[in-house]
Amino acid sequence: MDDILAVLNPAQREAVEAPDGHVLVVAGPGSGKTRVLTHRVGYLTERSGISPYRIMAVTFTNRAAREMKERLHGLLGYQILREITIGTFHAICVRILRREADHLPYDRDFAIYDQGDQVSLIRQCLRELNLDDSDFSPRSIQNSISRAKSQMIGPTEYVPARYEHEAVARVYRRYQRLLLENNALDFDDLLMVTVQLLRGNKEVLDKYQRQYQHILVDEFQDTNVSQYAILKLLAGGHGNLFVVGDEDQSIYAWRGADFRNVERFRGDYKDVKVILLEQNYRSTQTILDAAHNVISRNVQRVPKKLWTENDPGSPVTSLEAYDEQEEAQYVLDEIERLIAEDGYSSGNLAVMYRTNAQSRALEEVFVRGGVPYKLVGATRFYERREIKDALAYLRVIHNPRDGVSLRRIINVPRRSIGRKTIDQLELWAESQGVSLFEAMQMLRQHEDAPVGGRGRTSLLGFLELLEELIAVRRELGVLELLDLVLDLTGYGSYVRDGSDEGEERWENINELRGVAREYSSLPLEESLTTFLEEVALVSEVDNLEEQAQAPCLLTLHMAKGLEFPVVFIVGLEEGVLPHQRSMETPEELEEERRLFYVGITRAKDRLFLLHTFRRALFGRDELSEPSRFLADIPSELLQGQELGEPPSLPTAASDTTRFQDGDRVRHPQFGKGVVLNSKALGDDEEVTVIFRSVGIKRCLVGLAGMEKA
DNA sequence: GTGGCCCCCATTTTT
DNA sequence: TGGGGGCCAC
Repeated sequence: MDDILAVLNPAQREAVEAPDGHVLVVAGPGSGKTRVLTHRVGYLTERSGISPYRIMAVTFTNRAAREMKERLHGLLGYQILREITIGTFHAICVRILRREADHLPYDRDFAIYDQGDQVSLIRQCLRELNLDDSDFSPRSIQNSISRAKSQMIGPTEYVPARYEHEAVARVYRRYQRLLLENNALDFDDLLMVTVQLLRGNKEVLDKYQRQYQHILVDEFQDTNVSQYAILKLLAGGHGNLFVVGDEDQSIYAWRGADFRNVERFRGDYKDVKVILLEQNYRSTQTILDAAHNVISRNVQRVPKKLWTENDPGSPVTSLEAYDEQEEAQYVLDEIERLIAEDGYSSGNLAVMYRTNAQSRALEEVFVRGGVPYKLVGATRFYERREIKDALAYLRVIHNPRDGVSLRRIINVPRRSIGRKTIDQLELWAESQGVSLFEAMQMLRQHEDAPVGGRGRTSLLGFLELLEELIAVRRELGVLELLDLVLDLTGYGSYVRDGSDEGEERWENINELRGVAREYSSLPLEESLTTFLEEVALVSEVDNLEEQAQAPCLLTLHMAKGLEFPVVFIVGLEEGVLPHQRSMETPEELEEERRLFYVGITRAKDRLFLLHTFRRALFGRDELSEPSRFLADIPSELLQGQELGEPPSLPTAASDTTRFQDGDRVRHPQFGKGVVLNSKALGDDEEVTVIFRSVGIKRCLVGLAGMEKA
């Protein structure tokens, strides 16, 4: 144990050895917070003699949970992992909810609805309420409901803030009822219902309070109201709540995360011990200085400053490219140079951007250059159609009341159950107050049901198939069950239709089979439940191998928690970062700034910041202005220039004009611009120029005194 | 019931 | 500029 403590710096050690009670560790990027968390567990078990069974460690991502398990394994051995509870909020809540299902209106096999499922269900609500989904976007209703739930505002408490939210209130009530009928919980329910359970059942609460004597929380700034409520409830008895977080890295406010929880935490308990981890082990001093200058402009933060014993390192490179193609080309050239000359391996490099759409230009250039890359999280595996379909079959088998999944596959592959038949069945099910599946079963006895002749036969055939699969679900492992589904339902051959696309989709199914295989060692009873649960709660970054052997392309959001020796951040322009839609309020702007800060602090030794002169946006060419955040970095930390000549464009270049399409110019009044067009006019020359300051202008070269820039 | 066309839209997405 | 979803026509 002394060895374990010896590797810590004084602040880390103070955190690890903090006495019982409420502890807030403010941990800047690269300050070793995972180390503090794992060593704290070691300290509690080895030094204080706490049983690992009494410890809960909560993270936000499965990746963080896995990393923590690996580190604990290395530090304390395998045995501890069998007893300690480590997982995401959602995973831990699911476990509690399944175990306590008797206290809930849901049964143990409940489904977990992701955002796509939620939107489907909301569409259904809108239909049933005769609301037009063109007036009310299902997506935005989903968002409103999600927000309400993350603050534990239930359907009956929901008060529409504005007139437009009137519909949300009506949908919310129905939506929540339908979830119950479907025996399903959405992501937000996993938290909200857990709060309700713990609040409503003294014995249940006591049980978990007694079990979990020590609760440790990672990324505390990302908790929302209901997550914080869960923590307060669970720690209510003993008060041993150890949270680690950094307000400066809060980038999920738009999803309900509320970093003011950090302040609340300090206010809610009198005994909070606050420890600052300011020594950074990741980046060069130059990178940290740049980061500091950016983040310190934020008003809503507790002042702190990272320092490091690392070398000052190279200056940050900042430059302007002509457009996004040139920007991408620069990145690629530089990447090749870094590999060839500076000894970096391709997996050391990352390119980050604000929006996924920005990956396109990069990808095109990489593909053209024949350079492999890893695009993180663009089309997510579990959102692929074939994967959702295959899973929908398994979900219906697992929980036949899951109407969203049933509807998804009822006619996939085609089995002559058309729109009309489904509508009839849906209406009838509703009038009988039963689920779709039950309605199908009732069709057998009810000759008079208002469900069409041919459709009826098809439905009964499909029902038999499902019942057959349900009957064997506890006798087969997930893989066998999946294979049986693919075979009996014809979905396998439906996907493999001979086309290339079909082959690709089959490959994806095969990948899913590979995942299913991993669950084969579990007892058959739990195999399907566990599989569906984990598959519902994974994300894309979870599968990002630590060292991919190719440069990573990823959004700034996805970069959180990662680090790379070399980082490129592209598109540092007003409207892109900060994003156009996040410039309205100071709060949004501060979050954009934090996002930039997160990006900067991912870099270990080299950082490149790029912006363009003009950028194609939605097919339109727009002049871009350098991001205001760039101006926050003192010039002595920067090196760089505008890139050389703009790419020569394949236009009819005339020798009679001095200026040509694509030339950069400087106008005494309008400043910098790029020539769009030029033609001789008398003994002068008329040029059309797009200026950064004023947009497109036509002027005479001689008269204006324009110069090549 | 299905396929094709047209129109609309366009951040970020730990679970 | 490109993709996805809804509607209309066969």
